[in-house]
Amino acid sequence: MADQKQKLELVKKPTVNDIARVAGVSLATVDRVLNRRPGVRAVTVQKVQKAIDELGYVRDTAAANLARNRVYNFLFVLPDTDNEFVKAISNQIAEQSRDQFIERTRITIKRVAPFEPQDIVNILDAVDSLDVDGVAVFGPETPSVRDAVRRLKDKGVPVVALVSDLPSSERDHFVGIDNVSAGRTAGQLMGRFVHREGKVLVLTGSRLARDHLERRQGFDLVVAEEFPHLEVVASVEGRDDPDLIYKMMPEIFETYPDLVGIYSSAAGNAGLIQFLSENKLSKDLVIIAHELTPLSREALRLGTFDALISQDTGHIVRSAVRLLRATSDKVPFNKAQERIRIDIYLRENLPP
Amino acid sequence: MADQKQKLELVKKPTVNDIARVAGVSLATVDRVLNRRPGVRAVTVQKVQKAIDELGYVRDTAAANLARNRVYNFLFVLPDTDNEFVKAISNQIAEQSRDQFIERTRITIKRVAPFEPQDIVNILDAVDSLDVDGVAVFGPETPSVRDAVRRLKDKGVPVVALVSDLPSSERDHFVGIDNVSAGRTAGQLMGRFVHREGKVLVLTGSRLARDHLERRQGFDLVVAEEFPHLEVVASVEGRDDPDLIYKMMPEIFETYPDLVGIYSSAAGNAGLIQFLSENKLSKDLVIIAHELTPLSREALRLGTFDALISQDTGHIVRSAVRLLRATSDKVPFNKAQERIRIDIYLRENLPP
DNA sequence: TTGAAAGCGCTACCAC
DNA sequence: GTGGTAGCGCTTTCAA
Repeated sequence: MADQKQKLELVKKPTVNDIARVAGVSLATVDRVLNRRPGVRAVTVQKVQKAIDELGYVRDTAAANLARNRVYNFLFVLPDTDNEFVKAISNQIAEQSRDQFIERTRITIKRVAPFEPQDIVNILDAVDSLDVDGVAVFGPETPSVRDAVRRLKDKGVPVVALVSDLPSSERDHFVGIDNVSAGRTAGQLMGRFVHREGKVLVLTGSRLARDHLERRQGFDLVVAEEFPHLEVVASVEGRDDPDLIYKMMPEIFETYPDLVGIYSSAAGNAGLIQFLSENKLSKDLVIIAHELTPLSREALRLGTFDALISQDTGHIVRSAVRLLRATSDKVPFNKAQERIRIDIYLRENLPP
Repeated sequence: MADQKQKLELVKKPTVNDIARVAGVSLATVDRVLNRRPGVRAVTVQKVQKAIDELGYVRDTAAANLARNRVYNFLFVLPDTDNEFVKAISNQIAEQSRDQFIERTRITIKRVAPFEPQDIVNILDAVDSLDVDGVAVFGPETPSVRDAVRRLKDKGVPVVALVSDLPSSERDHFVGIDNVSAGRTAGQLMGRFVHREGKVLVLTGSRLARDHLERRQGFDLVVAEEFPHLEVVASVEGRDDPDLIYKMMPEIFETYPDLVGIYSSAAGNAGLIQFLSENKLSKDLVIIAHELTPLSREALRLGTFDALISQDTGHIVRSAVRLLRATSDKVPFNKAQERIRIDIYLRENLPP
């Protein structure tokens, strides 16, 4: 025990004072070098840098943030829909705002009309880089949005894409799942769960939403490659609208009376669930949907849904905040921790 | 923008100085009240408490830790096996040690002979509450271990159970999955994936390991309830030993030539994989195993395994550290964030 | 039972 | 170019 204690105490990390002492300069100079501020002779920089390296110095961010009284102001831009998934995301933001507040982080949410790129553009363009330290955007990848993100980045504001990627915009990070893989996963489950031969329907959201397109693509690939007993029919666009979906269902079942599976790849599950609850359909009809929400959870529990592909909204929001903070501070982050998993839920592994 | 900025600045959290001013006492007294230290008159405590409540004060832990120069010393007790899962856990600990070091947390690992409760007991009893601020234990739930954990707790040392729960020991938290549900999940997948009638084998680890027992139990329940086409035969104890498992396999297939599924519920997958690679077996044989590791990942990719039930080792270790820290500081934690999910992996949703 | 003051690691302002 | 010093929010002697 004694030696353990000693060992633990020996392991003390060097501070700015240690650097100053070793390099034979003042604290102020050390600080200038650490923060790459101008006004230090190259020779001095060398000396200090040498001390830093020798001592293996790592900055204590907590102390630094305390000293500068740093506060992170982040802005989240979300579609103004009442769908459960978006609601879950905004609930998470609201909830975590409280905790983040203690950690010097202030979060503001702005809502935009769904599928209205111009709204997003207006908000992004109005961001003042002086009072916003980072922006998280959940929106479609249109050319105008892409350009607005670029302009934001040019102003020096870190940007992350939420849920649906904006790869062409040079956003700093994408926080969400790989949607092609998510679609593939749904395809694999569908192929495994459906034992009969027949047709499978894909219910999608919007052609504008990159995530929806990618899911469809992944799903089709796997079913075509691996499950010849299934035929994926032309997909139906539900615009994430429960009422619309509810109204479309009867016609769909008229057109395809031999449907053996439905992949609900977007939002609007409420309409699907309502239709199913009102119509006696084959018990063998396999339904795979997206996102764990109160409604889908209940459908899974009752056996209306057979599986859910999901992404943890709590994780997404925490990850977005951590990434914005890391980008803003120009410090590294833990890649594994920030990877959003493609969750599969069956009735058996639902969280309590 | 101006008003936004103003709003943001108005939202300044109160500090100890504010409390002192409002309560009309000194900083030292505020601190005494905040930390429930003795030597303050009841009236004064009231005054200070009133100010705290009025202002809605929340302590800045970072500043507090800085002032106290607090360092958390945590001990992880792990079985000394070379199985991939345990290796993944210790790799995670090693990796995160570096990051945690910066955050004033020092982690020590102690290894004990696997399935040797006495080893664990010795280590736990040797813990000095003066230089250890928390212990995470990955071990079997025997009476002796339970009692040792109790003694540790009596010494005031926070304890969390890792991976396999120790519910009877009054450990502060359990960090791991619900293993009954994990078994149920495996059962559901097995029932869905196997289309033929036949026998299913459960490969288990040790009778001492609570997690293994629970998985078996959950698996049996679901198969019995929902999948009459399957019969679960007496389970085989592989002691997490790849060689032993490898040697047992031929006899198993002699006894049950009509096996349609194997649920490998414990460690030692290497032996199973080796056997399968050397023997041409029915392509339809469904195999579900536990834990995503390099080996199981490859088996899944090749189609040797059909699904994996897993738990994120990175998350487990981070969670253990956060919980030990929260327990040690007697502060609340985010329950949702600490829930370890039962991950299901198919070939399609493997992380890159 | 209370308070003044120093200091944790770091930053920022003002002098020189 | 460089250094001294005050101060971020909190804790901890030491005195009174």
